[in-house]
Amino acid sequence: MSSLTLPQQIADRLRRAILTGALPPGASIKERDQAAEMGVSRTPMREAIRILAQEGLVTLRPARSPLVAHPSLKEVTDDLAVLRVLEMLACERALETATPEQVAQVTGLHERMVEISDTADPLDFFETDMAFHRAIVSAADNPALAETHSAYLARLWRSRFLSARMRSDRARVLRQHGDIARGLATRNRDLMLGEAAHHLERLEDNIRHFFETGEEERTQAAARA
Amino acid sequence: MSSLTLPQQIADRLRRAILTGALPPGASIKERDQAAEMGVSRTPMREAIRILAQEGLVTLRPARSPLVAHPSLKEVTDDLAVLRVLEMLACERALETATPEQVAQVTGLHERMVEISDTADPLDFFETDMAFHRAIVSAADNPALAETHSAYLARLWRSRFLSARMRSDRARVLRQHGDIARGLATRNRDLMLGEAAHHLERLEDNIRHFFETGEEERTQAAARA
DNA sequence: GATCCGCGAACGGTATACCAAAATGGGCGA
DNA sequence: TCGCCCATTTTGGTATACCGTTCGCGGATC
Repeated sequence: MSSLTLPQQIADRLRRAILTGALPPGASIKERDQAAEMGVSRTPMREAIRILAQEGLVTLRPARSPLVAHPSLKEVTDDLAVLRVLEMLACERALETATPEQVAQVTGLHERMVEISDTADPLDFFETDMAFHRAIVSAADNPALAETHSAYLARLWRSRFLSARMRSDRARVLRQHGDIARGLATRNRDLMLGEAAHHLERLEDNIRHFFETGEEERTQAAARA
Repeated sequence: MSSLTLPQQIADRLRRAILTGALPPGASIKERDQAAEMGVSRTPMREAIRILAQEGLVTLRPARSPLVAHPSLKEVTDDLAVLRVLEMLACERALETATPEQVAQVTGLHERMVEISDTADPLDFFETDMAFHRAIVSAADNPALAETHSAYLARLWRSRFLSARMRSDRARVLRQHGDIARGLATRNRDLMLGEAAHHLERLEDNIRHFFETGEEERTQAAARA
C-alpha cells in the first residue's frame, strides 16, 4: 500500500475537493457523512479534518460541524504578508547554502514550467509553480521554514488558483521565475531578492484585484470547471 | 466545566511536563500509558499529541512511539531564523496599526517585567517575557502571523528558558524591551526595528553559547528545579 | 398569525474494542 | 559462544459504540 498514512491520504482528497471547488467555501463537513462517503471510519477522517484546519482550509467550531474556510481579503492579505517574509528569508538563505543540485532543481522546474505553459491546464501549471517555490525554500536548508512555508502555500492555494485563471499573465510569471532562478544560479543577491519581491507584489495585486471584482461568480465558475 | 476542549487541556499538561523537564527530551510518549495516567481515553490523548507535534515539541515517527523533541543546535537556529523574520514583520506592522490600547498593553507588560525582575523565578519571568512579545505581535493585527509566531515561541520556549537561566542578563533584556516599547509608542521605526533585531541577535548568541558549553548537565539541572 | 416551548433527530466528543506492524527476548542451530 | 530466527508482547492505527449537546421543526398557546 501507499507509504502515506491514511489520514494524510484523506486530507489530500479533501484538500483537492476544496481547492477545486467540489466542496465550496462555507460548506459544512460532517465527519460521519464524509467518512462514509470515502469508505473510511470517523477516526482518520477526524484527524484529516484537523490537518486541513491547521492548514487553514477549514475552520473548526466548538461542538459544530467544521466549515470549509471562506477567507476574507484581509485574511488572505495577512497570509500573504507572512508568506512574503518567509520566501524572502528562504531566498537569502538559499543564496548562501544552495548546492549545485538544488540550483539545478530550481532551474529545471522553471524550464519545465516554460515548456508546459502553452498547453497545461491551470491546475498542472499551478502545481509546477508551487513546486518551483518549494524548491527554492528547500534549498534554504531549513526544515522548519519549509514546513511553515508549505502550510501558507496550501492556505493560499485556492486564492492564487482562482485569481491566476482570470489574469493570464503567465508570461510575466515565467520571466520573473527565470530571473529568480538566474539570480540564484549566479548568486546575484540583488537580482534574486528584487525579483522575488516583485513577484510577490504582483501576486498580491492579482489577488486583490480578483477580490475587488466580485468573488462569487468566479468561485462558481471555477467549481464547474 | 472549563471552556477549553479536553484535548487542549491534555496538551497543556503535557506541554508543561515537557518544558519543565518532567518529560525529558528523547523520552517516548506511549499514548496508552499517558492516557491511563491522566485518566482519559486514547482518542483525546492522541489528538493532544498531534497538537504538540505541530508545535514541534514532540516528533512523530510512523508506527512508533512519539518522542519528546530533542532539537539540535541547527534546528533551534533554524527556528530562530524564522522567528526573527516573523517578529520583524510584526514590528513593522505594529508601527503602522497599533492602537493606543495595544501600545499601553506592551508598555504595561514591560513595566511589569521591570517590577518582578528582582524577585520572580525564571518561569514567571519568562511567561511575562513571552507575553511582551506576543503583545507586539498581536498589535500587528494579523491573526495568521500571531498564530505562527506563537507556535515558534512554544517550539523555542525550552531552549530560551534553559539558556536564559545560565546567563543572567536580565538587565539587557529589560533595556532592549524598554527601547522596543518606546519605539512603538513614539512610532520611531529605526529605534524599534533596530532594537528588535539586536534583541533577537542576543537571544541567538545566548542559545548558541548554551549549546556549546554542553547541554546535558544543564538539562538535568533544569529537570530537578 | 406569530411566538415560544419542547421533543426528536443529528452531530461532534469520548471511550473502547479490534487489528496489524514492529520491537524484543529467548531459544535453537551453527 | 555467537548469531539468527521465530514467537510473544507492545504499540500505534482503525473501526465502532455510546454520550451529551445543539439545532430544527412542529404544535400549542397567547
